[in-house]
Amino acid sequence: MVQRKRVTLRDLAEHLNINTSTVSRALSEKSSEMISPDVVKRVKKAALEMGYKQNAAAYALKMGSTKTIGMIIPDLMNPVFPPIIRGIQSVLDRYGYTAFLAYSENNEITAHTEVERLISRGVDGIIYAAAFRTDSVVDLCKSQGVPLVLVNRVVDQGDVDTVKVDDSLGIKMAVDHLLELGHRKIGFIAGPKNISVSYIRLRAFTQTMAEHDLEVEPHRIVEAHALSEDAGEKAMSVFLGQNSDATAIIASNDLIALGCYTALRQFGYTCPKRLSIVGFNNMPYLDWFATPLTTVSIPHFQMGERSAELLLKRIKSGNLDFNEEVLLKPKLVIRGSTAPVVRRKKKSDAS
Amino acid sequence: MVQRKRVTLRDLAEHLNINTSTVSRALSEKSSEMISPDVVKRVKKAALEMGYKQNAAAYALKMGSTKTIGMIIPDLMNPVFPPIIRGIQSVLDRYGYTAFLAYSENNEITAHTEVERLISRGVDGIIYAAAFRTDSVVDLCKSQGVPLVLVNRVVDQGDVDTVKVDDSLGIKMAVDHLLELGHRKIGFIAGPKNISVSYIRLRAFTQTMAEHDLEVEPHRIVEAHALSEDAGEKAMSVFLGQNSDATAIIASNDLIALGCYTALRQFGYTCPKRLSIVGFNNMPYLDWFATPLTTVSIPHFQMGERSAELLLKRIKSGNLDFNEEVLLKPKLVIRGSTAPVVRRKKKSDAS
DNA sequence: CTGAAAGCGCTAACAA
DNA sequence: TTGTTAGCGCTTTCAG
Repeated sequence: MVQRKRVTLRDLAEHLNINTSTVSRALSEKSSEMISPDVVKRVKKAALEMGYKQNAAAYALKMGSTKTIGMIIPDLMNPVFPPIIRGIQSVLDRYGYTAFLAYSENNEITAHTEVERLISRGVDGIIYAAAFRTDSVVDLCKSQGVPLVLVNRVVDQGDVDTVKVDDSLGIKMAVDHLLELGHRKIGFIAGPKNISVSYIRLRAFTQTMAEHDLEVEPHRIVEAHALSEDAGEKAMSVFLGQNSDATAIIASNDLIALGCYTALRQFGYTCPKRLSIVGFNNMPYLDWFATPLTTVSIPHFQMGERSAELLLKRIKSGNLDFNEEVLLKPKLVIRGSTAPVVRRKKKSDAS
Repeated sequence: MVQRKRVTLRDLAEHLNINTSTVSRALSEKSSEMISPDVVKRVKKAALEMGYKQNAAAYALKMGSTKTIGMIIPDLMNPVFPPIIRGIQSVLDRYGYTAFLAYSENNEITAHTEVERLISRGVDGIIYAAAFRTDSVVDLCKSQGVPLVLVNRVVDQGDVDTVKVDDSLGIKMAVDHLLELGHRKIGFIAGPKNISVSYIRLRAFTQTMAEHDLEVEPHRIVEAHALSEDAGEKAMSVFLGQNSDATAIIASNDLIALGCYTALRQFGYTCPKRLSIVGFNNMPYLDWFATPLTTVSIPHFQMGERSAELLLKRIKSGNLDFNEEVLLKPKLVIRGSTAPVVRRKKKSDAS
């Protein structure tokens, strides 16, 4: 039963005593109509029986299209990416495309290398969810003529197809929520500023505060060295050391917010009693948490879908001189980590 | 700057006025030594300058190896799979292999179809983390001569390379833990019995109980229709309806355990006060939960690594008539969802 | 409606 | 050490 060699078109042709080109045409949706129905039926039957599977490498070599695309994300462990990936694949599947998955590990060099590997694999396009504010990957794809779509990260260069959420709006909703709860002394735990979302969210924070005539003093803003739990914890420790009077903070993403929880506990504070926290992303399972995190929810799955649609459209058109921007709306999810500010009369709850 | 056509070996050869085969050899690690060092240097320089990237399709067609493998998992949303995938890729990367990711959605037909697609893509092997107890994918791979490794699921057929954890040991540790806490009336929320882990874990449960002379009555065992939160909730509702006196349950996996939390709350009960719960898998973020789940931890990342190593070994050897079984050890992680049994004197805590 | 033949880009056996 | 050539499996133009 073990057949080490795969069945080819020629095997089928010889078996049926017809030409390989006839077999090819009979099996192809778009050219089977130029073959007599009878032959088509016989070919399809034989193909099934003999277990014929098209050789993708040969097809790719001949046609110049592999029907594959590459996805690059920072890190699969960050729970926001699985739904994005599924969104991408759900539309890819409908068009017979398959995706390679690669990781930037939040490192531009790594990302560049991975993109080169993907190009060598002959991907028809790339979805890049890990771009830095200035990113050599953009130029690389341009110079190689490979369609590129950015997801949830933008690039200073401009001229790139992009699918993103309105981060500024998300932050505005978070700030407004805290203001309504009576908070005025609000801090921000930012992400690395070479990452576009970090930069944009921080800028939106200061802008929104300014619109409410609330000046943000520099010590109210601390930059974490990564968009991770660990980095969030370190940054929040610094923040608490110099902001004993703050009553709320916004974190650049959920993982940083979790780090803030940890730092808060180390200082003997509780959330939301002593300090309210808002995250960004709405990662899974937050509802189960001891302190369920209030956060800005973004449509992960839909982002994936839209980016795949955009990429396929670009691949089909072959026109790379044009670019498009898809903007999705975020939503505030209010949970237990935010509460009305309490006017502390005596010594507070710092037990 | 936009070069729609990629640079080929021939472009390089013509540019340097030498033969394509010379260029090929100069660029290949294993045959560059039969070319004069001077030429090698010139070729490499030109390749870099002109942005040459090997055409993977042509290589695959010529060599009969795509240097890709396929991974099939039930569902990316289940948080146990990301670390397994990363483990697989960490070893694949070292050998220049790339992976396709596909989903069975816990459906054997879907799995079969996806495997066919992967084979058509020419994958050199397949890692299958979604097998059912009897599974046509195994025969498919055998008949097509495609190396296959099973991860965390086994198959009744036998004769397949497998990487798994000692589920029976894990369940035994869970039972022992509950017994030590004084529980005797212990229930089990099983997964679908056509999935091997569900079957094995349930069997291990009844066996371990029997070894302690504790007979398990049938109504103490309820089968969820899937290894999911939702299915767990439904099953637990049934269980609670017919087991008002049980003091502890073991769930077939963490997601089912979460569903049990929900059902428990709907019945007005609390965990662990009224009922202790143990899960299986140790998914991420459990420490943050309002009721942190006691669970059996399995080495996800390592499972991925081992399965990739096994698959590459099998690909290299070309010998499919031999099979191996890697068995990994689980570990019990005790958290807040389990507590000593309390002798209820009056009306309990059913508030 | 079907066949013959070329060629996608690469590697390797064979020649020189 | 380098060149010549064939061919991997497929699609498609050009003939018939």
